[in-house]
Amino acid sequence: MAKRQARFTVEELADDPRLHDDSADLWDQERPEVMRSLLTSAVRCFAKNGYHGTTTRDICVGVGLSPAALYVHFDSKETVLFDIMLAGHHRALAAVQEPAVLDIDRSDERLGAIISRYTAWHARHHVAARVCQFELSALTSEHYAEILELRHRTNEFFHDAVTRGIADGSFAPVDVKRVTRAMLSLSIDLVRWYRLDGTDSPEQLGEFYAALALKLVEHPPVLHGDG
Amino acid sequence: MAKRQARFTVEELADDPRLHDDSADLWDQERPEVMRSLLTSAVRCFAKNGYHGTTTRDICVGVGLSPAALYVHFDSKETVLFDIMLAGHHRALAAVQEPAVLDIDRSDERLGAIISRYTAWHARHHVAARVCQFELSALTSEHYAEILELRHRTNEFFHDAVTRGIADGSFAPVDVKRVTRAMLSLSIDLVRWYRLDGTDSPEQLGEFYAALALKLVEHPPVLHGDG
DNA sequence: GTCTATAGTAGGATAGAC
DNA sequence: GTCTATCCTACTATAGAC
Repeated sequence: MAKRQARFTVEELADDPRLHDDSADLWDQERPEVMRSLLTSAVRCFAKNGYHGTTTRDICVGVGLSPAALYVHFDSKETVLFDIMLAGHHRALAAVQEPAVLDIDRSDERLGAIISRYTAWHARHHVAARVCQFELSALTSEHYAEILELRHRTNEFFHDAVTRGIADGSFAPVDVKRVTRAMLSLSIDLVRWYRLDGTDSPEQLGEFYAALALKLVEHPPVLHGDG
Repeated sequence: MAKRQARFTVEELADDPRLHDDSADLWDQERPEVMRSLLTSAVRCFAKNGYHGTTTRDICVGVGLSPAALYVHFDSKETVLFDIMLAGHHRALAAVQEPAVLDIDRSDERLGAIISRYTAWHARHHVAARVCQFELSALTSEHYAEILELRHRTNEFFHDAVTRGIADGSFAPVDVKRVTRAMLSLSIDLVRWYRLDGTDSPEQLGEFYAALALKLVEHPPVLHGDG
């Protein structure tokens, strides 16, 4: 009865459309290909069964290597997770701090761009993003602190975009902290259900959520006309 | 290096304010007290380290029992998780299908009540809810199917409430599926960050999110006045 | 840089005393 | 119904051949 119940074959993992995303493009191209495919395999395994529910064997078997192969390229299983976390969080941050976003003057367009990019990133990389969002507690405390720092920097973009819109009168005087959290929740929670083979492309969902987010900060309708 | 890094003492777990919630009130009062305290301990452990990151020893030590004590009350570790999942999902469903909600005629008040109750439930039981939301894949496929059924029934209340408001003209003709998912995301994602010792009580957060949700289905403002 | 083999340990579950 | 002791498997990580 001590047998793990949710064992799986390589094919099952690779065929599951819920585990299809673009995480393979996350890794530094200068790294050896084996290393990158191990990371991609690890992402799928961690997303499906969690860090503790995944064995180093699972990761290796996923790319057709022996159980020992992982330790040629990584110091430990935790290092693999940390590598994934670093890449994912750096890319998510990069998505919202591009010049194309920072150069936008209008507060509503700026917030909309941040939301749509952050959302689209999570959708396009939803498998890796699931690992990044849900496996933080498996990191060593040093690695955890490093990732938290990246998360704070990302969250600040949301917070600042809302604050700025309120200051210039574009947005209603909402509770910035609570509203920001709500917007982040929309963009993040999609990793639980999004599929690339669904009806919305990452960009379409991004646009949709940007529109929703703007409704949250819109000035309330004026009941007796404003014209 | 094979040593688990995130080991913890009983005191650390009990003292962590991020792990304080009202999950102890979830269990059927007719069950023996030991059983209930094992479930409460398991909730804390699963929430902190995940199902696979938790040992049966952790759960027992959390209530001062020997490693073997768990098997007097439960068939297996997975059964413990399933018990938690059943209780949590039943209670969350009960929160939205109370007569006090079903009797509401006005579509906006009805949707608001559903959102605020569902949100407040997740906030008040955020530790148990985290387990219910994030550990589904650790269930056997039979148990998983049973929980999925409860989740569908819950989601239908949201879907119906939005559909109904559109039909009677209370709401704008939004994309029901996408908007419903967004609302569920708001209520569910809070389990990642909510703390009972924060600034919002579960009910306050519920009211706030109900108001946000209604903004998502509001008729767009009429630019040239409607009076 | 990959393999096979294995060391060493942790963890699910059970046996049997009290 | 709780304990101590333990079975046995599975896991991380390493050793050493090719």
